[in-house]
Amino acid sequence: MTEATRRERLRAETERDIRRQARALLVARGRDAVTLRAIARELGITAPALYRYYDSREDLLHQLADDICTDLARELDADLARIPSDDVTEQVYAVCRGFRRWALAHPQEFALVFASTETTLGGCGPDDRHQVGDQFGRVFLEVAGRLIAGHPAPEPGPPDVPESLHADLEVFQRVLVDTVNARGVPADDDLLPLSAVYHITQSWVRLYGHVALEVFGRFPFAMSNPEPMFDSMLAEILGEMGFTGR
Amino acid sequence: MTEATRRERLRAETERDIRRQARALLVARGRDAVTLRAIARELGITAPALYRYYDSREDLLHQLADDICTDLARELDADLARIPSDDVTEQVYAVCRGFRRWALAHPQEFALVFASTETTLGGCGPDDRHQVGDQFGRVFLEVAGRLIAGHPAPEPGPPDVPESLHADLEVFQRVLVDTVNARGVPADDDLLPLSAVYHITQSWVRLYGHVALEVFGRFPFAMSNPEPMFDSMLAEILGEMGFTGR
DNA sequence: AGAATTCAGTGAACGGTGTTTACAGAGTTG
DNA sequence: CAACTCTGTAAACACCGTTCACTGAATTCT
Repeated sequence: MTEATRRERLRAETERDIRRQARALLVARGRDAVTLRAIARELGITAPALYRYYDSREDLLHQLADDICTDLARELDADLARIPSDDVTEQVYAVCRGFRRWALAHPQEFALVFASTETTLGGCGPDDRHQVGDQFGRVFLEVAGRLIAGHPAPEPGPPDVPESLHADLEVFQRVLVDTVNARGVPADDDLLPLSAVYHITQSWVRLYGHVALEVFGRFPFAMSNPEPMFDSMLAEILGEMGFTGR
Repeated sequence: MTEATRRERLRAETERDIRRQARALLVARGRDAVTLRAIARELGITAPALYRYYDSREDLLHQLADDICTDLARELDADLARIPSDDVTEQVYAVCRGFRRWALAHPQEFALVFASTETTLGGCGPDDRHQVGDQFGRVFLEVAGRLIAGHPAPEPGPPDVPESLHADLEVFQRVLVDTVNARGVPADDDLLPLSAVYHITQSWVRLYGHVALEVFGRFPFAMSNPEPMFDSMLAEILGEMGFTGR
């Protein structure tokens, strides 16, 4: 029945085990603790065996980052599924809060994926479903773009888009529109004007900024509970986009 | 003449050399390349000798982060000194742009200081001048607070400060006011109301968010030149605070 | 001045790391 | 059943942080 040969099954299983152990080490003791020898030890094999699966430790960490992205996307999608599909505002809230919750619960993973100097972070998310390419941030932005495109948002002008960004933003606009279309929701450039694309990017800046500052403890003062500030920021972001308060 | 004994002079000199080499390694090949043995090798001594200066590699990296903070603060102050002292808007621009420029020119240092999961990052900046304590972000926020306090800013209400943040914000307000006073500019709580403190924090979120995303290449699309977006964001932040465009 | 003490630096050692190499042996394929 | 593919091994190399007993110069004490 199973097309896979015995060897292929074993290999796939070992590969899953490797990544599971690597993940466990990352969570428990940070990036530096993700050691080939530690992983091998835990799996009852020897370190050089891992080279049958990954080119190097760096490669393994790279793959690990991809796994993490996929899991994060899955988690956010699950959050999304619990919201009535007509309540756009609540959907945005859910995704943003989900991102913050995930980051705070998984600081090491967050640091690896979202605050690493390694430039080589490849495409994120399940590459087969939507192969857009190379940069990240899309887990969140995809969802945001989809939601916004499905909403007849009145654009409240002011933050003029710098002309020198038009070209770049148009590329991103196309990516967003295509992504939304691929999900079945018809949309075109008119539904997602450049100013909206620009605003989405600015929202990502603020969302990421808050979450990263919280994860790394780099807010300028201690907050007994940063959540109200986060929620207030979300309300402001949504308000600027023409969504009324929850 | 010199009060210092010969041994003290040599020690201070070696300590400077150690930090200089550590810094060079960090810049050239990243945090992982800052190894005790590499530093020692470069200095013509042996690795255990470094334990006469630092408790551990972790401790050395910690001190290194402090050095970096000091340098960054010095650099921003230098930028500031070139701006006419009555042009507040331009001063804010200078500090924010200076921070971005520094981060892009020193990505490894930025990552070590501003995106590290190590919770133990102690007070930053020269601790003797202002010993506020434990968290960071102040290099920028100090300057921002000082500038804003010296400016009769009309507060444009809207972003209501969540009540649950009042207590925390008041602590930060006190720190900011004290810092400003310590610089000779008289100020009190009225000149820096809670809403302004809140807005400063939100500005830090956006400034940090943009810079970190750029340094780590985590914007959702490639920008041929991200600077216009940064400038546009600064203009918006300043506009919200009642400053007219440059 | 000479003895006592402090202390920066050494060399050897321990256990850890990534990575390469030659080699075994099971799984698969002709 | 032979030929081949591929996962795993053991040994080795060059690193790493850290500890320890030690030397010898700089300093301090008497």
